Amino acid sequence: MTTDTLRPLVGTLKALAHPVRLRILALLRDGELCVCEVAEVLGLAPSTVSEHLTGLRRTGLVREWKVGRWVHVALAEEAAARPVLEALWPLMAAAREELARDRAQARALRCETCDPDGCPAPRSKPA
Amino acid sequence: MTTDTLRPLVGTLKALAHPVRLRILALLRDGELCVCEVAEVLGLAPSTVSEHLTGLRRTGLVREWKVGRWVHVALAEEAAARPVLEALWPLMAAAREELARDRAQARALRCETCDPDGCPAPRSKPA
DNA sequence: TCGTCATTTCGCACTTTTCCGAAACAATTC
DNA sequence: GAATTGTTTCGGAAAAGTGCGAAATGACGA
Repeated sequence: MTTDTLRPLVGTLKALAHPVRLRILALLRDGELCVCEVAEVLGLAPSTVSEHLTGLRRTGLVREWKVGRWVHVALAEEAAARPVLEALWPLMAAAREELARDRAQARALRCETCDPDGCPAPRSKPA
Repeated sequence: MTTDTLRPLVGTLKALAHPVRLRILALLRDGELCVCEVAEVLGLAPSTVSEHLTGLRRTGLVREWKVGRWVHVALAEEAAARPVLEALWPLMAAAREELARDRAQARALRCETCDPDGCPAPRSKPA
């Protein structure tokens, strides 16, 4: 009776409709991160972040790949929903301070983990 | 701790993330309708449609005004979230057949209600 | 004034989402 | 092999979303 052809789009919009997931997407604009770094920046349990990332991956908004023990995440350039995401950035202006704080923290983490003890950020591009 | 500045945007995305509300927005692209016409086309209880419209109005995506006994609804041209909505239309391509059916039914209703028995569609533009 | 009709609000049942910690997996290091 | 570490899956609890019919509201018309 209803419009199931709208389901993929609705799925994408649901994936976008959460502050944590928007913060993750904004973080990834600066480049890839590993799951533990995202969890650290957001101050959430790794399992929670993992579940949010699963949602984003299901809609094709991000891609993930393993690097040793770590799972790296990045924005998927070729995502069908990319135009929606692009339309979103300007509307995040009201949150730019908070988002900038997230980004600064991620930047710090990235440097910190260049030493062998942390996530060794090889930043490789997979297929 | 979290990003409450993202709340308005998240609210907009949540408002968009439902097939019924997307169908309503698509319907309104052809022009204003009254609530009972929307309910008729979608085959839903008036109370359900009313609640969906309340959500859309809260985010500023639609505007409503009274015309006699009826409440007319239209897309809000000046909505802050309008760019997101515009980015959405192309992604609704997969549903264009169902949406076209909705629109045809609405068109029929609009004509039918030009006689004094139904909703008398004055189609006036309020402030 | 009373009845009718379009709409909204309310109460309720039901489903989905969200978050966490515990346990299970996976890959590395000792 | 055993311990460690990053990640995911699972179970469950709390919160939010969804849809309806019944009742309340508001406006028109007889």
